[in-house]
Amino acid sequence: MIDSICGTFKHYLRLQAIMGKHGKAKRGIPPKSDFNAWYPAIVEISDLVDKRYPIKGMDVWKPYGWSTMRLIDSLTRKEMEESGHQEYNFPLLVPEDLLEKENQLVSRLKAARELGVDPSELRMDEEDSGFKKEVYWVTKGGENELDIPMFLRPTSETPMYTMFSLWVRSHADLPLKTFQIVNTFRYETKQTRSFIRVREIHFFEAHTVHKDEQGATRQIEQDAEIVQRLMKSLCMPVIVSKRPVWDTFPGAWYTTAVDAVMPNGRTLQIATYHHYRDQWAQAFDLNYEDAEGNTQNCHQTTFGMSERLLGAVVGMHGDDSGLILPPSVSPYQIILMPVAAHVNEQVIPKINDLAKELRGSGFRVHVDDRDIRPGGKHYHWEIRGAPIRLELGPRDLDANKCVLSLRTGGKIEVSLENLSQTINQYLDDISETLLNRSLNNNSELVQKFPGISSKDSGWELNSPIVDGIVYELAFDGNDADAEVLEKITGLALLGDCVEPYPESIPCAITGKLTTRKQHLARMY
RNA sequence: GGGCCUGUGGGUUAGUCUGGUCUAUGCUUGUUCGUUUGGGACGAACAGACUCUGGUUCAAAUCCAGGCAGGCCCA
Repeated sequence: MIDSICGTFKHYLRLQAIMGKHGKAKRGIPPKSDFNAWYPAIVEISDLVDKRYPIKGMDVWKPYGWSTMRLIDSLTRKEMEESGHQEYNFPLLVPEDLLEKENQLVSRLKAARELGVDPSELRMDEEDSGFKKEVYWVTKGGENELDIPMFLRPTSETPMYTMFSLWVRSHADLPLKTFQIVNTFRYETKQTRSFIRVREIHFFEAHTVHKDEQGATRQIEQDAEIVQRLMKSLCMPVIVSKRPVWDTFPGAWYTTAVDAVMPNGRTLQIATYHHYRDQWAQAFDLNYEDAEGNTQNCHQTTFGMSERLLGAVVGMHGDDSGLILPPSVSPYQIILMPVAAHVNEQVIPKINDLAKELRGSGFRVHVDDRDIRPGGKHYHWEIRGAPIRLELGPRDLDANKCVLSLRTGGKIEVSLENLSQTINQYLDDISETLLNRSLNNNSELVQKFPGISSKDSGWELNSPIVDGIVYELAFDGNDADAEVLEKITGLALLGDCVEPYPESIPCAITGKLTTRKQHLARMY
Protein backbone atom coordinates (compact mmCIF):
# COMPACT_ATOMS: atom_id res chain seq x y z
CA MET A 1 0.00 0.00 0.00
CA ILE A 2 2.73 2.37 0.92
CA ASP A 3 4.53 1.47 -2.27
CA SER A 4 1.85 3.18 -4.28
CA ILE A 5 2.23 6.45 -2.44
CA CYS A 6 4.40 9.09 -3.86
CA GLY A 7 4.27 12.85 -3.93
CA THR A 8 5.82 15.79 -2.21
CA PHE A 9 7.83 15.67 0.97
CA LYS A 10 4.99 17.23 2.86
CA HIS A 11 2.87 14.23 1.97
CA TYR A 12 5.51 11.93 3.34
CA LEU A 13 5.60 13.85 6.55
CA ARG A 14 1.90 13.26 7.04
CA LEU A 15 2.58 9.55 6.94
CA GLN A 16 4.80 9.69 9.97
CA ALA A 17 2.01 9.19 12.43
CA ILE A 18 0.80 6.03 10.70
CA MET A 19 4.18 4.41 10.33
CA GLY A 20 5.97 5.38 13.48
CA LYS A 21 4.97 2.45 15.61
CA HIS A 22 7.77 0.84 17.50
CA GLY A 23 8.84 0.30 21.05
CA LYS A 24 10.81 2.66 23.25
CA ALA A 25 14.48 2.31 23.91
CA LYS A 26 15.47 0.03 26.74
CA ARG A 27 18.74 0.27 28.61
CA GLY A 28 17.02 2.06 31.44
CA ILE A 29 17.19 5.57 30.04
CA PRO A 30 15.30 7.77 32.48
CA PRO A 31 12.54 9.86 30.88
CA LYS A 32 13.68 13.28 29.73
CA SER A 33 11.13 14.85 32.02
CA ASP A 34 13.51 13.78 34.78
CA PHE A 35 16.23 15.89 33.20
CA ASN A 36 18.69 15.71 36.09
CA ALA A 37 18.78 11.93 35.70
CA TRP A 38 18.34 11.83 31.93
CA TYR A 39 21.28 14.06 31.05
CA PRO A 40 24.09 12.26 32.86
CA ALA A 41 22.73 8.89 31.72
CA ILE A 42 22.37 9.85 28.08
CA VAL A 43 25.85 11.29 27.57
CA GLU A 44 27.30 7.95 28.51
CA ILE A 45 24.78 5.60 26.94
CA SER A 46 25.01 7.46 23.63
CA ASP A 47 28.76 6.93 23.66
CA LEU A 48 29.81 10.58 23.81
CA VAL A 49 31.98 10.22 26.90
CA ASP A 50 33.13 7.77 29.54
CA LYS A 51 32.87 9.33 32.96
CA ARG A 52 34.73 6.60 34.79
CA TYR A 53 38.11 8.26 34.55
CA PRO A 54 39.02 8.69 38.21
CA ILE A 55 39.24 12.47 38.30
CA LYS A 56 36.12 14.43 38.98
CA GLY A 57 35.13 16.64 36.09
CA MET A 58 37.51 15.03 33.61
CA ASP A 59 35.68 12.73 31.25
CA VAL A 60 37.19 10.70 28.47
CA TRP A 61 35.92 11.81 25.08
CA LYS A 62 34.91 8.75 23.10
CA PRO A 63 35.18 8.78 19.32
CA TYR A 64 31.51 9.51 18.77
CA GLY A 65 31.49 12.43 21.16
CA TRP A 66 34.82 13.79 20.04
CA SER A 67 33.77 13.58 16.44
CA THR A 68 30.62 15.56 17.22
CA MET A 69 32.63 18.16 19.10
CA ARG A 70 35.08 18.46 16.25
CA LEU A 71 32.24 19.08 13.85
CA ILE A 72 31.04 21.88 16.10
CA ASP A 73 34.61 23.20 16.15
CA SER A 74 34.78 23.04 12.39
CA LEU A 75 31.73 25.31 12.16
CA THR A 76 33.56 27.71 14.43
CA ARG A 77 36.78 27.46 12.43
CA LYS A 78 34.92 28.21 9.25
CA GLU A 79 33.48 31.37 10.81
CA MET A 80 36.91 32.39 12.07
CA GLU A 81 38.44 31.91 8.67
CA GLU A 82 35.74 33.93 6.96
CA SER A 83 36.12 36.76 9.44
CA GLY A 84 39.89 36.97 9.08
CA HIS A 85 41.02 35.36 12.34
CA GLN A 86 44.10 33.17 12.42
CA GLU A 87 44.53 30.06 14.50
CA TYR A 88 47.32 29.98 17.08
CA ASN A 89 48.35 27.51 19.71
CA PHE A 90 49.73 28.91 22.96
CA PRO A 91 51.47 26.99 25.76
CA LEU A 92 49.43 25.35 28.46
CA LEU A 93 51.58 26.56 31.36
CA VAL A 94 51.71 30.12 32.62
CA PRO A 95 54.36 31.35 35.07
CA GLU A 96 52.92 32.84 38.23
CA ASP A 97 54.59 36.24 37.86
CA LEU A 98 52.61 36.96 34.70
CA LEU A 99 49.44 36.58 36.69
CA GLU A 100 50.46 39.51 38.84
CA LYS A 101 49.77 41.88 35.97
CA GLU A 102 46.31 40.50 35.71
CA ASN A 103 45.67 40.74 39.41
CA GLN A 104 46.88 44.33 39.50
CA LEU A 105 44.51 45.12 36.69
CA VAL A 106 41.57 43.59 38.44
CA SER A 107 42.21 45.30 41.74
CA ARG A 108 42.88 48.64 40.06
CA LEU A 109 39.57 48.38 38.22
CA LYS A 110 37.80 47.47 41.39
CA ALA A 111 39.23 50.46 43.14
CA ALA A 112 38.20 52.72 40.29
CA ARG A 113 34.78 51.26 40.32
CA GLU A 114 34.47 51.90 44.01
CA LEU A 115 35.62 55.50 43.73
CA GLY A 116 33.67 56.51 40.69
CA VAL A 117 30.38 54.78 41.15
CA ASP A 118 27.37 55.31 43.36
CA PRO A 119 27.75 52.85 46.25
CA SER A 120 24.20 51.58 45.74
CA GLU A 121 25.31 50.43 42.31
CA LEU A 122 27.97 48.26 43.82
CA ARG A 123 27.74 44.74 44.98
CA MET A 124 30.08 43.10 47.42
CA ASP A 125 31.83 40.17 45.91
CA GLU A 126 34.73 38.06 46.84
CA GLU A 127 36.62 37.42 43.59
CA ASP A 128 39.59 39.32 45.00
CA SER A 129 42.54 37.27 44.01
CA GLY A 130 41.45 36.59 40.44
CA PHE A 131 41.98 33.01 39.42
CA LYS A 132 44.46 32.02 42.08
CA LYS A 133 42.17 29.66 43.90
CA GLU A 134 40.58 28.21 40.79
CA VAL A 135 43.66 27.01 38.97
CA TYR A 136 45.82 23.93 39.02
CA TRP A 137 49.35 24.64 40.11
CA VAL A 138 52.58 23.08 38.92
CA THR A 139 55.10 23.58 41.67
CA LYS A 140 57.68 20.87 41.01
CA GLY A 141 59.94 19.84 38.17
CA GLY A 142 60.87 16.28 38.96
CA GLU A 143 61.95 16.34 42.59
CA ASN A 144 62.80 20.03 42.70
CA GLU A 145 60.56 22.86 43.75
CA LEU A 146 60.24 25.38 40.92
CA ASP A 147 61.53 28.90 41.60
CA ILE A 148 58.48 30.29 39.89
CA PRO A 149 55.41 28.11 40.13
CA MET A 150 53.33 27.70 37.01
CA PHE A 151 49.65 27.16 36.56
CA LEU A 152 47.53 25.53 33.89
CA ARG A 153 45.77 28.22 31.85
CA PRO A 154 42.17 28.77 32.92
CA THR A 155 41.87 31.04 29.85
CA SER A 156 44.65 32.60 27.82
CA GLU A 157 44.57 36.37 28.27
CA THR A 158 47.76 36.34 30.27
CA PRO A 159 49.93 34.22 27.96
CA MET A 160 48.52 35.73 24.80
CA TYR A 161 48.74 39.38 25.78
CA THR A 162 52.27 38.90 26.95
CA MET A 163 53.15 37.93 23.41
CA PHE A 164 50.83 40.42 21.75
CA SER A 165 52.76 43.24 23.34
CA LEU A 166 55.85 41.95 21.54
CA TRP A 167 54.08 41.52 18.22
CA VAL A 168 52.17 44.77 18.03
CA ARG A 169 54.43 47.75 17.30
CA SER A 170 52.69 49.96 14.80
CA HIS A 171 49.21 50.67 13.49
CA ALA A 172 50.12 48.51 10.51
CA ASP A 173 50.09 45.45 12.79
CA LEU A 174 46.45 46.03 13.60
CA PRO A 175 43.91 44.64 13.76
CA LEU A 176 45.38 41.43 15.12
CA LYS A 177 42.71 38.74 15.07
CA THR A 178 43.60 35.45 16.71
CA PHE A 179 41.91 32.36 18.04
CA GLN A 180 42.76 28.97 19.42
CA ILE A 181 40.87 25.82 20.34
CA VAL A 182 42.67 24.24 23.28
CA ASN A 183 42.13 22.64 26.64
CA THR A 184 41.94 24.94 29.65
CA PHE A 185 41.69 24.02 33.30
CA ARG A 186 39.69 25.14 36.29
CA TYR A 187 39.82 23.58 39.67
CA GLU A 188 36.07 23.24 40.20
CA THR A 189 35.05 22.25 43.67
CA LYS A 190 31.34 22.23 42.99
CA GLN A 191 29.44 19.42 41.39
CA THR A 192 30.66 18.69 37.87
CA ARG A 193 28.54 17.62 34.91
CA SER A 194 29.69 16.36 31.52
CA PHE A 195 30.16 19.27 29.08
CA ILE A 196 28.41 21.68 31.45
CA ARG A 197 30.80 22.05 34.35
CA VAL A 198 34.13 20.35 33.85
CA ARG A 199 37.66 20.81 35.07
CA GLU A 200 39.38 20.29 31.77
CA ILE A 201 37.57 22.54 29.35
CA HIS A 202 37.56 22.16 25.59
CA PHE A 203 37.81 25.85 24.92
CA PHE A 204 37.49 28.11 21.93
CA GLU A 205 38.83 31.61 22.49
CA ALA A 206 39.22 34.40 20.00
CA HIS A 207 41.30 37.42 21.01
CA THR A 208 41.50 40.52 18.89
CA VAL A 209 43.50 43.74 19.12
CA HIS A 210 42.36 46.99 17.53
CA LYS A 211 43.50 50.55 17.11
CA ASP A 212 40.56 52.09 18.84
CA GLU A 213 37.33 51.50 20.65
CA GLN A 214 35.30 51.62 17.44
CA GLY A 215 37.41 48.86 15.93
CA ALA A 216 36.81 46.68 18.95
CA THR A 217 33.12 47.53 18.91
CA ARG A 218 32.86 46.43 15.29
CA GLN A 219 34.47 43.15 16.31
CA ILE A 220 31.87 42.65 19.01
CA GLU A 221 29.19 43.18 16.40
CA GLN A 222 30.79 40.61 14.18
CA ASP A 223 30.98 38.15 17.09
CA ALA A 224 27.26 38.61 17.61
CA GLU A 225 26.59 37.73 13.98
CA ILE A 226 28.85 34.68 14.17
CA VAL A 227 27.01 33.44 17.22
CA GLN A 228 23.66 33.82 15.48
CA ARG A 229 24.84 31.74 12.53
CA LEU A 230 26.32 29.06 14.77
CA MET A 231 23.17 28.81 16.83
CA LYS A 232 21.13 28.46 13.68
CA SER A 233 23.33 25.55 12.58
CA LEU A 234 22.73 23.94 15.94
CA CYS A 235 18.97 24.59 15.66
CA MET A 236 19.22 26.39 18.97
CA PRO A 237 17.18 29.37 20.16
CA VAL A 238 19.10 31.49 22.67
CA ILE A 239 18.81 34.53 24.89
CA VAL A 240 21.51 37.13 24.29
CA SER A 241 22.09 39.58 27.13
CA LYS A 242 24.50 42.25 28.21
CA ARG A 243 25.52 40.97 31.61
CA PRO A 244 24.99 43.13 34.71
CA VAL A 245 28.08 44.91 36.01
CA TRP A 246 28.68 42.44 38.81
CA ASP A 247 28.58 39.55 36.35
CA THR A 248 30.98 41.15 33.88
CA PHE A 249 34.28 39.39 33.22
CA PRO A 250 37.08 40.98 35.27
CA GLY A 251 38.72 43.68 33.26
CA ALA A 252 35.96 43.87 30.66
CA TRP A 253 34.16 47.09 29.83
CA TYR A 254 31.09 45.00 29.18
CA THR A 255 30.25 41.36 28.61
CA THR A 256 27.63 39.93 26.30
CA ALA A 257 26.51 36.40 27.02
CA VAL A 258 24.51 33.83 25.13
CA ASP A 259 22.27 31.56 27.21
CA ALA A 260 20.37 28.46 26.19
CA VAL A 261 17.40 27.38 28.29
CA MET A 262 17.68 23.75 29.25
CA PRO A 263 14.55 21.59 29.69
CA ASN A 264 14.67 21.94 33.47
CA GLY A 265 14.46 25.71 33.13
CA ARG A 266 18.05 26.39 34.05
CA THR A 267 20.00 28.57 31.69
CA LEU A 268 23.33 27.49 30.31
CA GLN A 269 25.80 30.17 29.28
CA ILE A 270 27.24 28.85 26.02
CA ALA A 271 29.11 31.83 24.61
CA THR A 272 30.44 35.18 25.78
CA TYR A 273 32.12 38.08 24.09
CA HIS A 274 33.82 40.87 25.96
CA HIS A 275 34.75 44.39 25.00
CA TYR A 276 37.90 45.19 26.96
CA ARG A 277 38.40 48.71 25.69
CA ASP A 278 42.05 49.45 26.54
CA GLN A 279 41.96 48.21 30.12
CA TRP A 280 44.00 45.09 29.55
CA ALA A 281 46.31 46.90 27.16
CA GLN A 282 47.32 49.22 29.98
CA ALA A 283 48.20 46.31 32.24
CA PHE A 284 50.16 44.48 29.55
CA ASP A 285 51.83 47.47 27.89
CA LEU A 286 50.01 46.62 24.72
CA ASN A 287 50.37 49.76 22.62
CA TYR A 288 51.32 50.92 19.14
CA GLU A 289 52.64 53.92 17.31
CA ASP A 290 50.00 55.65 15.23
CA ALA A 291 50.50 57.36 11.87
CA GLU A 292 51.44 60.58 13.67
CA GLY A 293 54.08 58.86 15.73
CA ASN A 294 52.13 58.94 19.00
CA THR A 295 51.93 55.94 21.29
CA GLN A 296 48.38 54.66 21.71
CA ASN A 297 46.85 51.92 23.80
CA CYS A 298 45.25 49.05 21.94
CA HIS A 299 41.60 48.09 22.35
CA GLN A 300 40.74 44.44 22.70
CA THR A 301 37.96 41.90 22.57
CA THR A 302 37.60 38.25 23.39
CA PHE A 303 35.03 35.70 22.35
CA GLY A 304 34.74 32.36 24.11
CA MET A 305 32.83 29.10 23.73
CA SER A 306 33.31 25.54 24.93
CA GLU A 307 31.92 22.02 24.91
CA ARG A 308 28.93 23.54 26.60
CA LEU A 309 27.72 23.94 23.02
CA LEU A 310 27.55 20.17 22.84
CA GLY A 311 25.90 20.01 26.26
CA ALA A 312 23.26 22.42 25.04
CA VAL A 313 22.69 20.38 21.88
CA VAL A 314 22.28 17.23 23.94
CA GLY A 315 19.92 18.84 26.43
CA MET A 316 17.92 20.87 23.96
CA HIS A 317 17.18 18.27 21.28
CA GLY A 318 17.32 14.83 22.92
CA ASP A 319 14.23 12.85 23.83
CA ASP A 320 13.18 9.74 25.77
CA SER A 321 14.84 7.51 23.17
CA GLY A 322 18.21 9.22 23.30
CA LEU A 323 20.16 11.92 21.53
CA ILE A 324 18.96 13.81 18.49
CA LEU A 325 21.87 15.45 16.71
CA PRO A 326 21.35 18.30 14.28
CA PRO A 327 22.48 17.19 10.80
CA SER A 328 25.11 19.95 10.82
CA VAL A 329 27.12 18.25 13.56
CA SER A 330 26.06 14.62 13.52
CA PRO A 331 29.11 12.40 12.88
CA TYR A 332 26.93 10.35 10.58
CA GLN A 333 24.02 11.99 8.86
CA ILE A 334 22.79 8.78 7.30
CA ILE A 335 23.14 5.25 8.61
CA LEU A 336 22.77 2.65 5.88
CA MET A 337 21.34 -0.63 7.10
CA PRO A 338 21.27 -3.65 4.87
CA VAL A 339 18.34 -5.85 5.82
CA ALA A 340 17.83 -9.55 5.14
CA ALA A 341 21.07 -9.56 3.21
CA HIS A 342 21.21 -13.35 3.44
CA VAL A 343 18.05 -13.59 1.29
CA ASN A 344 19.44 -11.61 -1.62
CA GLU A 345 23.13 -11.23 -2.16
CA GLN A 346 22.58 -8.03 -4.13
CA VAL A 347 21.64 -6.14 -0.97
CA ILE A 348 25.17 -5.51 0.29
CA PRO A 349 26.62 -4.36 -3.05
CA LYS A 350 23.66 -2.06 -3.53
CA ILE A 351 24.10 -0.57 -0.07
CA ASN A 352 27.77 0.05 -0.81
CA ASP A 353 26.85 1.75 -4.07
CA LEU A 354 24.40 4.00 -2.25
CA ALA A 355 27.01 4.83 0.36
CA LYS A 356 29.41 5.83 -2.38
CA GLU A 357 26.79 7.93 -4.11
CA LEU A 358 25.81 9.72 -0.91
CA ARG A 359 29.40 10.31 0.13
CA GLY A 360 30.01 11.71 -3.32
CA SER A 361 27.25 14.20 -2.63
CA GLY A 362 29.07 15.32 0.50
CA PHE A 363 27.06 13.53 3.20
CA ARG A 364 28.57 11.84 6.22
CA VAL A 365 27.56 8.22 5.84
CA HIS A 366 28.02 5.03 7.80
CA VAL A 367 27.20 1.52 6.64
CA ASP A 368 26.09 -0.62 9.56
CA ASP A 369 26.60 -4.10 8.18
CA ARG A 370 26.97 -5.81 11.53
CA ASP A 371 25.37 -9.23 11.62
CA ILE A 372 22.79 -8.38 14.23
CA ARG A 373 19.04 -8.05 14.08
CA PRO A 374 17.73 -4.86 12.46
CA GLY A 375 15.94 -3.80 15.63
CA GLY A 376 19.25 -3.73 17.42
CA LYS A 377 20.68 -1.40 14.81
CA HIS A 378 17.71 0.91 14.95
CA TYR A 379 18.00 1.29 18.69
CA HIS A 380 21.76 1.65 18.53
CA TRP A 381 21.56 4.65 16.18
CA GLU A 382 18.45 6.06 17.72
CA ILE A 383 20.21 6.42 21.08
CA ARG A 384 23.13 8.09 19.30
CA GLY A 385 20.84 10.51 17.54
CA ALA A 386 21.74 9.86 13.90
CA PRO A 387 19.29 12.00 11.87
CA ILE A 388 18.38 9.44 9.19
CA ARG A 389 18.51 5.65 9.08
CA LEU A 390 18.18 4.12 5.63
CA GLU A 391 17.04 0.52 5.35
CA LEU A 392 17.41 -1.47 2.17
CA GLY A 393 16.36 -5.10 1.73
CA PRO A 394 15.30 -7.49 -1.04
CA ARG A 395 11.83 -6.01 -1.34
CA ASP A 396 13.25 -2.53 -1.84
CA LEU A 397 15.71 -3.84 -4.35
CA ASP A 398 12.84 -5.08 -6.50
CA ALA A 399 10.94 -1.81 -6.21
CA ASN A 400 14.00 0.47 -6.54
CA LYS A 401 13.14 2.01 -3.18
CA CYS A 402 14.40 2.24 0.38
CA VAL A 403 12.96 3.05 3.78
CA LEU A 404 14.04 6.14 5.69
CA SER A 405 13.57 6.43 9.45
CA LEU A 406 13.84 10.01 10.63
CA ARG A 407 15.17 10.55 14.13
CA THR A 408 12.63 13.31 14.66
CA GLY A 409 9.91 10.73 13.99
CA GLY A 410 8.44 8.84 11.08
CA LYS A 411 9.34 6.18 8.59
CA ILE A 412 8.88 6.63 4.89
CA GLU A 413 9.55 4.79 1.64
CA VAL A 414 11.36 6.76 -1.00
CA SER A 415 12.60 6.09 -4.49
CA LEU A 416 16.29 5.47 -5.07
CA GLU A 417 16.11 7.94 -7.94
CA ASN A 418 17.61 11.30 -6.95
CA LEU A 419 18.34 9.90 -3.52
CA SER A 420 20.86 12.60 -2.61
CA GLN A 421 18.31 15.27 -3.29
CA THR A 422 15.69 13.46 -1.25
CA ILE A 423 18.09 13.01 1.65
CA ASN A 424 19.11 16.62 1.52
CA GLN A 425 15.49 17.69 1.77
CA TYR A 426 14.85 15.45 4.77
CA LEU A 427 17.95 16.64 6.58
CA ASP A 428 16.69 20.18 6.13
CA ASP A 429 13.28 19.09 7.41
CA ILE A 430 14.91 17.57 10.48
CA SER A 431 16.83 20.78 11.22
CA GLU A 432 13.68 22.78 10.86
CA THR A 433 11.75 20.41 13.11
CA LEU A 434 14.46 20.63 15.77
CA LEU A 435 14.47 24.41 15.72
CA ASN A 436 10.68 24.61 15.90
CA ARG A 437 10.52 22.12 18.73
CA SER A 438 13.11 24.07 20.66
CA LEU A 439 11.30 27.34 20.06
CA ASN A 440 8.09 25.75 21.35
CA ASN A 441 9.78 24.36 24.42
CA ASN A 442 11.37 27.71 25.10
CA SER A 443 8.09 29.54 24.88
CA GLU A 444 6.80 27.25 27.62
CA LEU A 445 9.90 27.61 29.76
CA VAL A 446 10.12 31.39 29.55
CA GLN A 447 7.16 33.19 31.11
CA LYS A 448 6.14 36.63 32.24
CA PHE A 449 7.29 37.62 35.70
CA PRO A 450 4.28 37.67 38.06
CA GLY A 451 5.27 41.04 39.49
CA ILE A 452 6.27 42.25 42.89
CA SER A 453 4.63 44.69 45.32
CA SER A 454 5.92 46.81 48.14
CA LYS A 455 4.16 46.00 51.42
CA ASP A 456 4.72 47.33 54.94
CA SER A 457 6.73 44.22 55.72
CA GLY A 458 8.84 44.63 52.58
CA TRP A 459 8.63 43.32 49.06
CA GLU A 460 6.26 40.49 48.19
CA LEU A 461 5.80 38.46 45.03
CA ASN A 462 2.35 38.80 43.48
CA SER A 463 2.32 35.05 42.97
CA PRO A 464 4.90 32.43 43.87
CA ILE A 465 7.57 31.65 41.32
CA VAL A 466 7.57 28.18 39.79
CA ASP A 467 10.60 25.95 39.77
CA GLY A 468 11.95 25.34 36.28
CA ILE A 469 10.71 28.57 34.73
CA VAL A 470 12.71 31.49 33.36
CA TYR A 471 10.98 34.80 34.00
CA GLU A 472 10.97 37.70 31.60
CA LEU A 473 10.40 41.20 32.89
CA ALA A 474 10.87 44.87 32.25
CA PHE A 475 13.54 46.09 34.64
CA ASP A 476 15.25 49.44 34.86
CA GLY A 477 16.31 49.55 38.50
CA ASN A 478 19.72 49.93 40.11
CA ASP A 479 21.80 47.24 41.69
CA ALA A 480 19.96 47.36 44.99
CA ASP A 481 16.71 46.80 43.14
CA ALA A 482 18.27 43.90 41.30
CA GLU A 483 19.33 42.41 44.57
CA VAL A 484 15.76 42.61 45.84
CA LEU A 485 14.58 40.71 42.79
CA GLU A 486 17.28 38.08 43.07
CA LYS A 487 16.81 37.57 46.79
CA ILE A 488 13.07 37.21 46.72
CA THR A 489 13.00 34.88 43.71
CA GLY A 490 16.19 32.96 44.40
CA LEU A 491 17.02 33.52 40.72
CA ALA A 492 19.73 35.46 38.93
CA LEU A 493 19.38 38.32 36.45
CA LEU A 494 20.84 37.50 33.05
CA GLY A 495 21.16 41.17 32.11
CA ASP A 496 19.81 43.40 29.38
CA CYS A 497 18.40 41.33 26.57
CA VAL A 498 19.65 42.53 23.18
CA GLU A 499 16.06 42.44 21.94
CA PRO A 500 14.29 45.07 24.03
CA TYR A 501 10.54 45.46 24.25
CA PRO A 502 9.11 47.21 21.20
CA GLU A 503 7.17 49.60 23.44
CA SER A 504 7.87 50.93 26.90
CA ILE A 505 6.27 49.14 29.83
CA PRO A 506 6.65 49.79 33.56
CA CYS A 507 9.73 48.47 35.34
CA ALA A 508 8.86 45.64 37.73
CA ILE A 509 10.36 47.49 40.70
CA THR A 510 10.49 51.21 40.04
CA GLY A 511 7.46 51.49 37.79
CA LYS A 512 9.45 53.69 35.42
CA LEU A 513 8.56 53.15 31.78
CA THR A 514 11.28 51.22 30.00
CA THR A 515 11.94 48.99 27.00
CA ARG A 516 14.70 47.13 28.85
CA LYS A 517 13.89 43.44 28.79
CA GLN A 518 15.60 41.19 31.32
CA HIS A 519 15.37 37.59 32.46
CA LEU A 520 15.47 35.96 35.86
CA ALA A 521 16.70 32.40 35.86
CA ARG A 522 18.51 29.70 37.71
CA MET A 523 21.86 29.47 35.98
CA TYR A 524 24.11 26.47 35.56
C1' G B 1 32.33 27.57 52.63
C1' G B 2 28.75 24.26 55.89
C1' G B 3 25.81 19.78 56.38
C1' C B 4 23.89 14.89 54.85
C1' C B 5 24.10 10.27 52.09
C1' U B 6 26.44 6.34 49.07
C1' G B 7 30.72 3.00 47.06
C1' U B 8 29.50 -5.21 45.48
C1' G B 9 31.71 -8.20 38.00
C1' G B 10 31.68 -3.46 32.10
C1' G B 11 26.34 -1.72 33.62
C1' U B 12 22.51 -2.69 37.20
C1' U B 13 21.19 -5.32 41.60
C1' A B 14 20.56 -9.01 46.33
C1' G B 15 23.21 -9.53 50.79
C1' U B 16 25.24 -4.78 55.21
C1' C B 17 20.63 -2.94 60.06
C1' U B 18 21.52 -8.09 63.54
C1' G B 19 29.74 -10.14 61.67
C1' G B 20 29.96 -16.81 60.67
C1' U B 21 24.78 -19.56 56.07
C1' C B 22 29.06 -15.64 50.96
C1' U B 23 32.82 -20.92 47.69
C1' A B 24 28.56 -13.52 47.17
C1' U B 25 22.27 -13.47 44.11
C1' G B 26 19.33 -12.07 39.74
C1' C B 27 19.13 -9.28 35.26
C1' U B 28 22.12 -7.16 31.52
C1' U B 29 26.61 -6.83 28.82
C1' G B 30 30.93 -9.62 26.73
C1' U B 31 33.14 -14.24 24.38
C1' U B 32 32.23 -19.07 21.76
C1' C B 33 28.84 -22.53 19.24
C1' G B 34 24.14 -23.60 16.99
C1' U B 35 19.29 -22.17 15.26
C1' U B 36 17.74 -17.15 13.71
C1' U B 37 17.37 -12.22 10.92
C1' G B 38 12.18 -6.07 7.37
C1' G B 39 12.21 -2.64 15.09
C1' G B 40 15.79 -5.17 20.94
C1' A B 41 15.24 -13.65 19.00
C1' C B 42 16.26 -18.44 21.49
C1' G B 43 19.29 -22.33 23.66
C1' A B 44 23.98 -23.98 25.69
C1' A B 45 28.82 -23.14 27.64
C1' C B 46 32.37 -19.70 29.42
C1' A B 47 34.25 -14.94 31.52
C1' G B 48 33.72 -11.19 35.21
C1' A B 49 32.98 -7.90 41.68
C1' C B 50 32.85 -6.85 47.73
C1' U B 51 36.55 1.42 46.48
C1' C B 52 41.47 1.97 49.16
C1' U B 53 44.43 2.09 53.90
C1' G B 54 44.34 1.08 58.80
C1' G B 55 41.62 -0.76 63.20
C1' U B 56 38.15 -4.06 66.25
C1' U B 57 37.39 -9.57 66.20
C1' C B 58 38.60 -16.46 66.63
C1' A B 59 36.00 -14.51 62.18
C1' A B 60 34.62 -8.36 58.21
C1' A B 61 31.24 -7.15 51.85
C1' U B 62 28.86 -6.44 56.79
C1' C B 63 31.28 -2.78 62.68
C1' C B 64 34.89 1.74 63.54
C1' A B 65 38.46 5.76 61.66
C1' G B 66 40.68 8.07 57.64
C1' G B 67 41.66 8.65 52.25
C1' C B 68 39.73 8.60 47.34
C1' A B 69 35.43 8.71 44.25
C1' G B 70 30.29 9.76 43.43
C1' G B 71 25.44 11.91 44.75
C1' C B 72 22.12 15.38 47.46
C1' C B 73 20.88 19.83 50.36
C1' C B 74 22.01 24.80 52.29
C1' A B 75 24.93 29.53 52.00
